[in-house]
Amino acid sequence: MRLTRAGEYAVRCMVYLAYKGHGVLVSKQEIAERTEIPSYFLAKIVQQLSKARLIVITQGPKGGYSLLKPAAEVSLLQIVEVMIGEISLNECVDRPSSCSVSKNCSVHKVWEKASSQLRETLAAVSLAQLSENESCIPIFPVRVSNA
Amino acid sequence: MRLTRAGEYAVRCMVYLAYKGHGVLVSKQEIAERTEIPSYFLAKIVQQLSKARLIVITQGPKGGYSLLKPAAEVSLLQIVEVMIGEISLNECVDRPSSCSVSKNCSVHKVWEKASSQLRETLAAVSLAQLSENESCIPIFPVRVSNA
DNA sequence: ATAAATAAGATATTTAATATCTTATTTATC
DNA sequence: GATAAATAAGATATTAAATATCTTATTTAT
Ligand code: SF4
Ligand code: SF4
Repeated sequence: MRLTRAGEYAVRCMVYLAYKGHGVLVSKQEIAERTEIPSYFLAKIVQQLSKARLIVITQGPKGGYSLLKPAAEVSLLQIVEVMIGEISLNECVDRPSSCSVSKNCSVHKVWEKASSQLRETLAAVSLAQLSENESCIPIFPVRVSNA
Repeated sequence: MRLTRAGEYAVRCMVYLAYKGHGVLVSKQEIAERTEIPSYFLAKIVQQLSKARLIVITQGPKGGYSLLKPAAEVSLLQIVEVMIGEISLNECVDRPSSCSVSKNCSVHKVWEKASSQLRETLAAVSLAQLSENESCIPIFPVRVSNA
């Protein structure tokens, strides 16, 4: 009952892009280093973010990634659900047919309520909010080179 | 970001015991059949519930399981957390040291809030509530024998 | 003493998540 | 147009967790 690494990484990547500014092109290498995401894994993640129309990918030299929409219009929920699908805290919430008693189950109702409550909480947070306070964004210290 | 089967089964088992009544001894077979839990898996689950002092196990012929505490004093959260540990929706919530920026991370705060909100929601539901309405408890129809 | 029940530990099996590799494509620059 | 620098996309390992099952031991009513 925990966010996957892929979900966590997607959020970091988006917050970093928002921090760099709307429409600003940032290279994969820079993102991978500053947010501590394995470079190859980041490549997989941005493909999904791109398909979901949250970012734009530019190929070729000087290529990289940038936000497609203003950060105020993207919620934390959207980012997370691109990576892990619609949040449901029990299988019967998104697939009621998976359990034959779901129509009359008191526990089912609790998981439904808890799931929507969680989704609302995440939907209420925008990417803009997450990146507006310079001192409080998930960007990692630059590594000192060993050279 | 979803409850495990073990967690789901533990809840079913506890609700069934509450439905049968406080202190009433119920056999493993009966529970496994009526709540559709694989019998061997149920054995593993009750061991944990017993260690957590939520149920009492009686060995020998006529053995089985029964609630240790009144159903009103057991919350859904307790049952779930016996099986999956304390709920935290991101690794950095229960292990802040796992991420070097957790002290100043806006995203971290959201996951902390969401996690405690979820825990509160589940803590507010008692086993008694879940089993009080006869028509609305997760007990599966008896299977018709093929004999 | 017997047999019916669960206990406890070990072992498969399955699934999902994570990470990496390889080949292909795009595009700025010369 | 050729080259090289970047990402795209699909394939493949690797790892870890969850799920399920098996085996042997223990308990206890009869
Ligand atoms: S018993 Fe209730 S809570 Fe459990 S899976 Fe079925 S509908 Fe969902
Ligand atoms: S970047 Fe923030 S949200 Fe992500 S793991 Fe670190 S502290 Fe948690």
